[in-house]
Amino acid sequence: MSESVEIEKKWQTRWEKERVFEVDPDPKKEKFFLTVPYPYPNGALHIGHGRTYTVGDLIARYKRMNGYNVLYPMASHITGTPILGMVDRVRNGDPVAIEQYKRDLRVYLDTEEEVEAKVKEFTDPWATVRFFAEAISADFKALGYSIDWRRKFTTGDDIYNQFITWQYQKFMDKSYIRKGSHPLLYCPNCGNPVGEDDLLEGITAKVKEFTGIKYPFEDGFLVAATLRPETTFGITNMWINPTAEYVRSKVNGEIWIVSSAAATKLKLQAKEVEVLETFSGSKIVGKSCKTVHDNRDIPILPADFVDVDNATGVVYSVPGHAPYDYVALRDLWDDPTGLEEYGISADEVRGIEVVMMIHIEGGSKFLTKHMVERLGVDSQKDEAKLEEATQEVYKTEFYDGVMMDNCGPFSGKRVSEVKDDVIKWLKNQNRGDVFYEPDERPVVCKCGTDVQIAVLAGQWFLDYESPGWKDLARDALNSMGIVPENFRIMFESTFDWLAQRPCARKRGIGTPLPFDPEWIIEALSDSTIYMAFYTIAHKITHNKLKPEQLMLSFFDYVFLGQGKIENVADATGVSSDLLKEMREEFLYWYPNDQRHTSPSHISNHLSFAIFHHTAIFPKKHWIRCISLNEHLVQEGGKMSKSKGNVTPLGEIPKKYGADVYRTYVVSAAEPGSQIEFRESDVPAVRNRLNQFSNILKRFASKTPKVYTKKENPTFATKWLLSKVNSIVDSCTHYLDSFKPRDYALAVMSEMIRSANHYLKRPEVPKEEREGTMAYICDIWVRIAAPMIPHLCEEFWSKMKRNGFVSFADWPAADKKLIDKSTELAFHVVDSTVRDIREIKKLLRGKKAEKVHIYVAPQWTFDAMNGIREADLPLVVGEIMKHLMSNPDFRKHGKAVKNIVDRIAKENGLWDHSKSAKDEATALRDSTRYVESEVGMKVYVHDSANADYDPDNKARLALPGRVSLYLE
RNA sequence: GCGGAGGUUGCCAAGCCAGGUCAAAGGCGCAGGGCUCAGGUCCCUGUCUCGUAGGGGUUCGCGAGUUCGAAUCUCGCCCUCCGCACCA
Repeated sequence: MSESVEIEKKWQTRWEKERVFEVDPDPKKEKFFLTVPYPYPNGALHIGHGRTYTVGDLIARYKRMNGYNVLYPMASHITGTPILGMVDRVRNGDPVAIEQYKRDLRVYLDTEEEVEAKVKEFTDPWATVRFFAEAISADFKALGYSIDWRRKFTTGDDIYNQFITWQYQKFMDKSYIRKGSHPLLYCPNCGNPVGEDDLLEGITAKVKEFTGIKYPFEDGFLVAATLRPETTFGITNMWINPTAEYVRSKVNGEIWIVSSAAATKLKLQAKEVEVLETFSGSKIVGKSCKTVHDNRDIPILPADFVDVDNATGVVYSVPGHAPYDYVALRDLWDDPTGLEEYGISADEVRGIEVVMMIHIEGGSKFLTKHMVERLGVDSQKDEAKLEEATQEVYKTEFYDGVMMDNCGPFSGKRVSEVKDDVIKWLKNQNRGDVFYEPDERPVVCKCGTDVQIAVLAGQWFLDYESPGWKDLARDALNSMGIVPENFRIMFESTFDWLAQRPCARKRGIGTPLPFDPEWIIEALSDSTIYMAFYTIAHKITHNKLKPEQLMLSFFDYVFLGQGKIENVADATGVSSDLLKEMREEFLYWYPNDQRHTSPSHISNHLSFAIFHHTAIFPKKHWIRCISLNEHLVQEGGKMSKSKGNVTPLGEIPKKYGADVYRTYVVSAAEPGSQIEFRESDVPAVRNRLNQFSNILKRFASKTPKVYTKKENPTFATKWLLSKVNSIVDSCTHYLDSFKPRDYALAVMSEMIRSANHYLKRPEVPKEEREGTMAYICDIWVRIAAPMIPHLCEEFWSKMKRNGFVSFADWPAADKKLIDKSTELAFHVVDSTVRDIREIKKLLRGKKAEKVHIYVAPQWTFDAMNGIREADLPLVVGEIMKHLMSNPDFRKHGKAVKNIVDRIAKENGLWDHSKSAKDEATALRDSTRYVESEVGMKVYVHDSANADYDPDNKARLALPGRVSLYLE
């Protein structure tokens, strides 16, 4: 272990000292610009974060070995509230926050005193950011990432703010950014919008939109809120909770009657509300109001199930289609006592007729009643069953239902299609409004207050529905690579629903909106085109350009080539030479050839990045390709920093080794699936690396030699040369098509298995073995380098090769050495050993000492090849006819039938080597090997003229399938 | 609800898009053997099931269908996971 840590340190130091990954434009070399989203340095990164960066590094290294000038930069994202939030908590002495930071600090600091001292500094957000940005960069170096660190920055830097200012000014110029209002979760006590990290309970809560329907009542409206406005056509009565508190209030100039709680909420939802009178629900029970669609009088009935804390506390009743309403009405029919006190007679209630307004083709006539009875709902108190019935009814009616004739303009339409139209129709006649509620309860702010929905006026948002923008973005998407390709559809659907997106908040770190500086551009909106900033960030910092020099015209020139260089130089005070240099550097690196991250970013960050690129840059500078891999989680369920059940990224090199972790992460699963990091699997990975090392230690220093036909090498050598070159081909193919896992398996598992097998072959002469193995080591160390760069650098230098393996040429497969027939013949040896073992097992007690192997005659190979070439359909008769038409085969009569029967049974041809000679040579060459494997003496015969065949087995042999006789 | 992904042999995980060579890669676990004073690491072999000759049977969420042939294609059903916006 310690040896590998030493090796890793050694090479990391050399890479850094010789600045090998610090890259500048090189017109002689083709560039490759790869980015992975910058991390958020509000604490130590954990083991899960490493996957994406590791895969990114694998790509960077592979491209580099393919001759590209590769730029792989990194920075820090500090926009938003999380860091400020943590800092506040530390400042307030919150023990949980302090302990969390201390845990992170212990990863990097040796003594408890240092930890204590450092955590005290964390009352300053910048101290926190500086520390963890450094820590993360050290973590990344310790994992061997080939990053150009000169270009680092944070999103809170003045120079970055200037860049974002420019970006948003561009949006403003294009009218992509606008002001409006938007509902969001809000804490009335704190007076702030709340996000996930502000919540004590209900962190998954979202805004749910109800339709408020205004039913005329006295001098105003009873405002009922519903999720199914289309059911207003089935209304029979109104429900009011007689014991709850209601108000009569002036809302935007109209008289509304809603629950007292609802009135408070309406105020938050940007309505002008003046409460005129507060009263108990019983006061209006027994009165009547009017329906919207046919202006009928309907009674207001008492209902205990009405929850005044939900929505408006006024519920309209649709017993035909809502189980709650049906059951409540049924309860009154069964037991009308108590109604008199509201002046309602039993007859009046019994006279209410259920109105059916949704028809389900081929379904129950009265689904609600049916469901209520099927589930055995006893009364309106039976909430669980009512909820289930409601869900079921809603689902069925929504999808299969058709509006009946009594639904005015919507008659005959599908329920699933009319909802929005009904809302419009209601609004048009001033009978509709919106009312927001969280979609779950409780939602509690960290201050202990119940969270409400507020509609804040003056919210800035990016309007992704601005004319033409989506078309541009779709154009970009269509011309862009998405790997794995199956994620493309997620982009498409995101583009479809993307509409207005708030892009600024009132608090947090970040860039103020240039035209409304009270607002800070939020974290997902200031991280969309910053890949461009990497191309010049180091020039800005090294030349100590001041933020105020980075005015709009500066970026216009550098990124867009706009303006006259002299004018820009005059205005900014940046020399023309430097401006030109930066412009050229930008033009050299841009566009971003590949952006690699996780699929969870598709619906936000990645889509925004695509949109924003199309808004700012010409087509040639749009992102070329997006690649994705799923998350890594640590065993034992979800990782959570607060639970402390995670391994910090910084501990990994010490605990497991960088190369081990890299191999694990690349090989555990393909990019599309999530991986679980299991401690118990680590030894297996380490073992594979050890085997790789051991083999290289043995042979890397020998002199490589390729044994060609002339030297008449053994079959095993020919096979290995072919196999290894095939593997090189596969590795290239796998990495080109973004299949890192297959690459990892080929370069580690398959190579090791092949090498081990070869080394087990006793017939290979020592000299031949060493020369061949040395040749293989030279290739192996290079194809393994992107995944395990440290180990490979070490061997590369031991092999006395020039320079770093990180910059060595990726090997090209030597096609001359690839011989599929030899590889197939090898399979025969392999399966023969397997078959002998199986038969041996079946012999039970009986001991066999000799095994006779019969290779099929040449004509059977000819026959198989003939069928293959003729490309016949798989019909016995056809194949038979084809073979029998050839006199060479006809003379074997019955044996031909055997082959054909076999083909029929196997449903086709199978792979085998070209000729009987190949197969026999492979077996004869492998005699000693087979003998040592099965512990029997081996005799290879040609079945055409077998001199020894006591059991008449020879005739059963087929190409690729020898026949055996054990005695 | 909308949108997406997925259910493979004890576990993890390939295969599915381009149907046959798939009882289905690889890893873990387990079993036997080797190595070792012993244990671990390590190496080899095996690991659905039946079988005294390399073969047969039954499997890839469930049920139908297409096809000479389906883990792979179509339809229906059941189940799991993820995103749904102001949150980095």
